[in-house]
Amino acid sequence: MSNSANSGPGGKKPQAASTSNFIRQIVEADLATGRHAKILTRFPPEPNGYLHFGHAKSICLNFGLAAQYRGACNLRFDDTNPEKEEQAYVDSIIDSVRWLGYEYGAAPRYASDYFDFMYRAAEHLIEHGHAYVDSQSAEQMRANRGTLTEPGHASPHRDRSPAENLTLFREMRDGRHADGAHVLRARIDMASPNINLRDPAIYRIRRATHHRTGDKWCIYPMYTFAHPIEDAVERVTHSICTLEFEDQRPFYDWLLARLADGGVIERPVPQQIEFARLNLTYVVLSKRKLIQLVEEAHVEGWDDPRMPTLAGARRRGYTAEGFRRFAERVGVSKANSVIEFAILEDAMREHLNEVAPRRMGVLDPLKLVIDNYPQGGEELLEQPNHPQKPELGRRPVPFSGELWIEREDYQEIPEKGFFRLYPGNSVRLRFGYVIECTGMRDGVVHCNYHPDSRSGTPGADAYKVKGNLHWVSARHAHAAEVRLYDRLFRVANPDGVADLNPDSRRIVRAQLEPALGEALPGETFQFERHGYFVRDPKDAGFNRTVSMRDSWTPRNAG
RNA sequence: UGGGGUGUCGCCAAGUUGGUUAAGGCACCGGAUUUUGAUUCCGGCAUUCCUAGGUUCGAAUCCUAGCACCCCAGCCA
Repeated sequence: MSNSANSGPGGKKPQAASTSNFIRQIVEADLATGRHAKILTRFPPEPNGYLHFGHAKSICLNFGLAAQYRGACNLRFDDTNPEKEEQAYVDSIIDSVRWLGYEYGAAPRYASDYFDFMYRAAEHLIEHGHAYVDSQSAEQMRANRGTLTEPGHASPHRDRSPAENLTLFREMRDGRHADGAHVLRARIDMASPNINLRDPAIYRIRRATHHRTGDKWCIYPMYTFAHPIEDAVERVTHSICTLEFEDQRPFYDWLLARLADGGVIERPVPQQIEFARLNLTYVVLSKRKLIQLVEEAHVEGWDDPRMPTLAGARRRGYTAEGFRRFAERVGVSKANSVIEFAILEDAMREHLNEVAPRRMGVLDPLKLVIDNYPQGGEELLEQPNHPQKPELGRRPVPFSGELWIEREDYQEIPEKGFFRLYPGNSVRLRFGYVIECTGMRDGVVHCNYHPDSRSGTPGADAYKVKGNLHWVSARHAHAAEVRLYDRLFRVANPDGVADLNPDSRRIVRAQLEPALGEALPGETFQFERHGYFVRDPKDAGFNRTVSMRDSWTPRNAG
């Protein structure tokens, strides 16, 4: 409803215009030709695990297209395999999709809602000679499927009559046969160079309790058969999936054409479009590897802030908006690619920089005493919450003669280019006074301050110093645990746990400005000069989301 | 030696009805502003589009032949 006056897809100002990609082109063409008046996409996870960064790309793609072209996107659970799926996963997935900020209508859909329909569609195929019940064992089926270079061989049951097939299929449904005794297969072409067309199995007998349909069924449709039907029933226009389903598309089209011819579903039928899944440097996204991280306790669970899960991202302080920007930046194509993790980090930084209030926190405390500051004195210093956004207001920060400063901000003998604190040098305490260092004695840094240098007072700017240090009044500090997260793996293309980064988490006892004591769970801040931090939704600690860009340390760090 | 895909700057990615100097982002390198060595800003960064031929006045875009990489032989999705 908003910005309907804007021309072009994206509907934003030129600067925010989204770049073209092949899926947008298909959609635009379909809209232009009138093939579709309105598009409908879908995000179809199997509820057998937690959503990760890769799913975020898919979610942003599907829901993003719907939003951009004023269509809709369904959240649909592809729950056709009761042995692997659980309600707990659907809850967590719903939670994550919501968190990413997308709406999918009144309620999520479930493939299992269409089991009756699918069953009827199967009978339709049987009646028209397009499917048959095979009674070979799984091993026999495999042996007869042929290989990549040799054609397969027909099953001895391939020519059963429709009547016989119907009877057998109904018996399968009625529980008259053991698991694995029979399977329903599409009758296509055992010699097809595309192995997926060599009479793929479409229904199997599986006595398992389904998380939604319970024990109503003992036969379940296979993805191959179920997915196109789910799309068609919902009148999905563009069914977007990953590259590995490319070879499946001929079957997708074969099935839908027959069902449409038979009047089982309506035209136009959905179109399957494949894109390259997300790969990220320094990250593993395969389910097997993620499970291993959790089960072997290399992390503290699926929502560990180091995990590339959406649950982990939330605790890490990553934002939904950051993911959306990230998805837009990496684009969509069919080329297998590996995105540099820096792009994700930068998307998060960019968003956080805009919205995170500034605070001061000392992560590696070193005591600083201002020798000429009034004994026991203290005062409140006003600091802006955001240097570029005065509308975010200001806050008072208590100051006194005894402060915590960052250990790395002091060097007894300054290295080349170091312009922070060292004997004889002056720096400004951020939004406070200019101090001159007199040296370190007994592990405490000493200095004197210039009473007329207080920020905001007349003449304060007369002091020209290069260094600007954050600080926290020792007497007023809020001590808290802060976890400094870094990449989970130390190599760009991690293979497994052998590549784990031993320093992926550093826990420190930090001294924070008192306002941080009232941070709400999940609230995000920029700790000046350090990075972005989020108050952990689960406890009183803070998690580092991402550090600031730093053009100094990298060059000089050993 | 089957089938399906993909190859444009370090990493992504526009561009594909053939037509001036091959978008943009990230990274990187300069420089300006800056009470965050942050942000912001300005500038630099592919005579070249997997390779080799060919067609053409003109090709990343067309043709031919190669090469590289990814996916497919679950009663998983």
